[in-house]
Amino acid sequence: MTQTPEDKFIETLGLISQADGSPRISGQITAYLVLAGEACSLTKIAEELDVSKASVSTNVRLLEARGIVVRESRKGSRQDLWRALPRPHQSILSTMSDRFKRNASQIDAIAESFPADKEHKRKPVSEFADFYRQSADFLKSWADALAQNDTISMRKDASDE
Amino acid sequence: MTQTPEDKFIETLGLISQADGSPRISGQITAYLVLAGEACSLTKIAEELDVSKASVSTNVRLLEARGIVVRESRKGSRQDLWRALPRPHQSILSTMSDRFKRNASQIDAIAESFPADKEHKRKPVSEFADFYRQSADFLKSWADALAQNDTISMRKDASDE
DNA sequence: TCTATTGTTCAGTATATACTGAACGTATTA
DNA sequence: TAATACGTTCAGTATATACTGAACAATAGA
Repeated sequence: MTQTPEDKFIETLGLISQADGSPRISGQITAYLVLAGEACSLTKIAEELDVSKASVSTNVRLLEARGIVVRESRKGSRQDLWRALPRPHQSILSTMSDRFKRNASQIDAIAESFPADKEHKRKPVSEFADFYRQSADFLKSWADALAQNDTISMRKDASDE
Repeated sequence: MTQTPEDKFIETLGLISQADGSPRISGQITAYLVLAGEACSLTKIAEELDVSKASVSTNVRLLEARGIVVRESRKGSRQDLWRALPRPHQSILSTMSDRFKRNASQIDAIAESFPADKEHKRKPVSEFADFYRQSADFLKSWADALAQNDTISMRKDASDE
């Protein structure tokens, strides 16, 4: 049996996720939920992807923290249901932006710790921090711009009906 | 003996590099060369960082491929010397941009493989690809903008003399 | 209360890969 | 031709961490 496009998408996002330094499963879950188009239970996700419930549990919460999926509860059911956000991508940028900001703060602190007579060493360190801070801001503004576009296109979608 | 600011910078860039999914040593080498402010031999780098020549050899070539350091040869010497580029940061963005572009192509190919009657599945996949492509372009333009700034400030530096 | 179902935690393993040491090829000098 | 110095390659290891299985707590229904 050859791979369906769905399988291929799940596999690919898993590999991309891994290359980004995140667990492979987190990418697979994202792909699965995006394709599903509806909220799914932890058990179902685990079965469909053929991984342990434990992994799904930890990774789905990781994705929640990153704003890629949301937890839903359905009346009359004790189950947690998980749904991919409409445009999960921009959280990737936000995550990156946050990491850059942390880097900037750390490096800034180091730059300040250089003694006054080592200005020539402090300067390049300081420039490194500046780069991370500026890039963080840049990524943030790009993420916000995407969010704006989504809002507009969603309004358009609604008015299409 | 407490850590000098230099040591701290080297350690921190190493950890950041690791968090980015790159070898820790590559970040340490970058930090060392940035602080050194001059071209250094492979042997010296290995001794100063207390790691094997083998690791320095592989990682310094990785950094070269990413445009973070350059190899220099000095007349009368057979040694390779390695120097951090003036503004090594923007290559980080270029690397990211390239990766995003690869992701976009891969996902696009998958989107096209969906049969016509699964348009509702194909669409979100396609949107994923679009996101990666647009973000790649955005990162590229930001990297170019930084390069532009650097050129200007370097001209200014030169005229300051 | 007992049973069944759900999500989380945690200790242990499996795995990917960063890193090393040693061997090698090449070039330079004597 | 030795002998030394340099960079690279590669097989093997060390290590970080993703992932699992099992035990657990909490909730709901019988």
